Amino acid sequence: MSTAILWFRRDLRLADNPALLSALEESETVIPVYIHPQSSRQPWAIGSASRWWLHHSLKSLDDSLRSLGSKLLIHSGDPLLVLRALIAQTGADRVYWNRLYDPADIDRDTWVKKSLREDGLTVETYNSNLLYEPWEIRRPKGEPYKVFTPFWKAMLAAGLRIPAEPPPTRMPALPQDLQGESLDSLGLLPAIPWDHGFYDAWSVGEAAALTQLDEFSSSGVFAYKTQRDLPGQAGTSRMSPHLHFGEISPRQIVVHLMEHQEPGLSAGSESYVREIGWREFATHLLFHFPHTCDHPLDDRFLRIPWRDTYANDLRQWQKGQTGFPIIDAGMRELWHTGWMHNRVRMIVASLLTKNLLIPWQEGARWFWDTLVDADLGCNSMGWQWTAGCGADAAPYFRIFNPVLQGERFDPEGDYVRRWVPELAKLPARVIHKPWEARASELSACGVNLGQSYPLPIVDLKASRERALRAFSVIKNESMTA
DNA sequence: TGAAATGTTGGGGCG
DNA sequence: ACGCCCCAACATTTC
Repeated sequence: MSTAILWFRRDLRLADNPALLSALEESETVIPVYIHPQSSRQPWAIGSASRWWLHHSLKSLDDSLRSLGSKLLIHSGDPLLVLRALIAQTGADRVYWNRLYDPADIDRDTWVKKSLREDGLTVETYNSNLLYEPWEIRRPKGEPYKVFTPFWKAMLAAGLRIPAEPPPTRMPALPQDLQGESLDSLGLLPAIPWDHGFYDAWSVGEAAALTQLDEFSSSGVFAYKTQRDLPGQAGTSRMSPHLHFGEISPRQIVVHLMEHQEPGLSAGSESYVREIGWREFATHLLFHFPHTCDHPLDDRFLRIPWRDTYANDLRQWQKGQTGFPIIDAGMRELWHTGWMHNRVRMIVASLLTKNLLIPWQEGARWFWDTLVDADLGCNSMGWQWTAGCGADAAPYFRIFNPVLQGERFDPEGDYVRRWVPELAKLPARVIHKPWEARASELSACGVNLGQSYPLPIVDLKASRERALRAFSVIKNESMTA
């Protein structure tokens, strides 16, 4: 009789789960366990919004396992110690998990695998999370990619359609005496209830991920190419947190889209799958350049004279009180739902790093804590892209104007009206620049600038020029990354 | 997956 | 009719 431990981490699903399938194939008894780290002292410990998601995702996984005759054991503590205790208790002779790629995860997993193998156990790990793992896509001479387009071409050449396995139809029962901790005891949910909006915005779990994919692929995806940039429309897939926690795999997504759009993908699907490619690229980058979660990939950017006193401006940005409607709408959407439209992420990031001249790491930290889809690779790449110091980054002089971006991508002001209700009555003509509205117009709309809604915290023209001066220190130097 | 400054062109008003 | 100026509208350059 062989007993396997199946260690769930960020692969919280039953379908297309290779570690789960192997465990079932090779063992009579399978013990699914989730192990929560006891201390949150490590630098990129899971953020508050992600903890909320994790709670509900674990609950959902446990429900699914129970419906198949099993359940999810929950423990907290050092994974190696927990696994060893569980092995001693159950006589398990093998351990399975799906691989992760963040630096701290790699260090931990390497250590756990080595230690368990020295204990005499069989340890097998799998790819559940990516179309291609970071070392599978390489430049001709073996170096990692630093530019998206050739990376993407290499992925296309390797082939995107990779079969996804169906979920098991039954699971062996757990030994009777096996008792874990309760989900609630992990304390993942907030002590103060700031999560009302999260419940309205999201359905968590594997079934919800599949439903969301089904809806998106049968309607939204066809207009994705044009609609995805409009934050006032429901034009995005909203799959990111499901993908991050592994409630669904990129293989499942691609297969699903291809099966429903024979023989070729629609233009919308092409551009959506390309975004899946960006996720793979971000994982590739963080794997090969693990310092880039808090250190610029391009060393020249160490010389940027960031401001050193900015606590107040940072706080206003975080609270959505900058006086720029599209910025404040985005930051409030983030706070209320744990998510922000991608176009708006770029705009708020540009304001923070360029106009406010605040280090991109501050923005990355805030997103890390507040996003339900916070992903170390995607977050680091995104912030470095905006700041200009990353792979395939925006040139340093590319500075978004929040008024023009608002007018271009939220022309009727729908998005601003939804998230900045104190401006809702303003006509579209001025909703992205209330300081230019006539006094009579403002009072007729119930807006009292400086009182009911703040005046802009920076002058766009002057702060743009300051940013250009500050960032010009990287000119005329060779790349040292 | 910018924005602003600068350059060019061409139609229309006007002496 | 002609030259001149003005200035949108568009194109190019620069940051």
